[in-house]
Amino acid sequence: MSVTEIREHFPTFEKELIDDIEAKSEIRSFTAGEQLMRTGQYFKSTMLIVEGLVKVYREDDQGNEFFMYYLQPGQACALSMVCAVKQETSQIMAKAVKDTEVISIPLAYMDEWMGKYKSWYHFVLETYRARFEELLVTIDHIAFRAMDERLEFYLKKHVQTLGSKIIPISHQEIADELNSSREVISRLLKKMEQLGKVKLQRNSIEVIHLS
Amino acid sequence: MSVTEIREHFPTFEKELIDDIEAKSEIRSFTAGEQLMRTGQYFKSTMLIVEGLVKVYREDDQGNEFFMYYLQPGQACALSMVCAVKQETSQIMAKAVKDTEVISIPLAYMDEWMGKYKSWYHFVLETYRARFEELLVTIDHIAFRAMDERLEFYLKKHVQTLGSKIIPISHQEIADELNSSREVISRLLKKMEQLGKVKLQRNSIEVIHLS
DNA sequence: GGAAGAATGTGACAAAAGTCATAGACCAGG
DNA sequence: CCTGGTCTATGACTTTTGTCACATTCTTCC
Repeated sequence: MSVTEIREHFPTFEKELIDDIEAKSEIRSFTAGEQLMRTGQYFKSTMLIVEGLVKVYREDDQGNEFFMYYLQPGQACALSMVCAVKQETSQIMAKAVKDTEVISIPLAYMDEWMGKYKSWYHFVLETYRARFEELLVTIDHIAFRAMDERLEFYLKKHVQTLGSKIIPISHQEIADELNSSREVISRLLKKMEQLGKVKLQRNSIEVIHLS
Repeated sequence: MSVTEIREHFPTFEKELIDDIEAKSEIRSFTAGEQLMRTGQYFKSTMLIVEGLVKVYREDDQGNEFFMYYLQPGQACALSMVCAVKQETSQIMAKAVKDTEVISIPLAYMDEWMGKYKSWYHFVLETYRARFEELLVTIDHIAFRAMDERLEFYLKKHVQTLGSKIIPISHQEIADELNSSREVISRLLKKMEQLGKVKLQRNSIEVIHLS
């Protein structure tokens, strides 16, 4: 991990912090599809995303998984931070969508740097704020919106994050992530296709225009 | 606000921090029913609950409100912290259920103390962690559970928090907070009464036994 | 006590979402 | 090129939830 690479994705970090990160953290790589963390796992470190793309899910006791948000380079998992500090287990699951590289920072430094580097302190708080807000938006959608709206929002978010109008995903996967059923998603997608909003292919959805 | 009173509700705080709080913060009182914060409001301070009880809601653009969690003495509003630091507005609403007293800490100190007092730093992180977890539980319920389970959970939480088996609330209010409709809540409650789980009175529900 | 207003009960119906069954389309490996 | 597996399409049906209409009961206040 080069200094330039860290600086590129975390531009607010001060020089000394970047040096510290370079000296004391460890790089970990995950291939697409691999899990970064599992439900019930203990954290001994916090992870900053440098390369790739990570999907974060909430899992319930029956094994249902529910998509919460993406993590991109320059971001960090709030839960890994908070659980790390408190030495508690998580109830979330994170999965690499693309091949992913993370900076793994041991708990001890994460703590120490909070007092030492203002930029680190602000980064951590901003991470909480951003994830917190994302959870609130998620709650808005499942509490206040019907499935058709939620589906559109889901597609919009994916287009935005993937940077491509074509989302490579099956109806079943969407149904799982929205905690619905495949038939419902298929029907809604078909309706959207008739309205010219999407074009459906096998294992992928091309988004034409969303409201 | 006396030193003893602060220490009682925030036992982890070190002596110097309590002195600092006493010297630099301000006490604010709210009567039952009053709003502590509104959607769109800017924060210039963060609030620690000393006395009373506060309900925190999420509001959407159409004015629907959705109950998220309670705040009790010894707790703080994570959003007020995070928004305070970033000088952003909130999308949440907080309402005093009982007459409530809060310690209002100006933004500047909140920041300064993070580096200065380990106990403050841990308190802030723990606040985030706790609220974050509560949001996750909330998401679990609206994503994975049907209305009957959600209603039971809602009642259970209220009994727990109020410390009383009798919840003084109307069916309409519950419906609003769960984003449902009165008839649905009435029907489910009636069913629960037939099962001997609750006893219904006008404007109050006595919880007998929940699974 | 009577009237107005709030809270609750209830039946009928509509809409949304989930389930079931079945069939066709597409793809990869032999 | 055929075969088994995955993905998608679709109609029929059930369940859950939301909506509407209206009745009833309780409370407060004059």
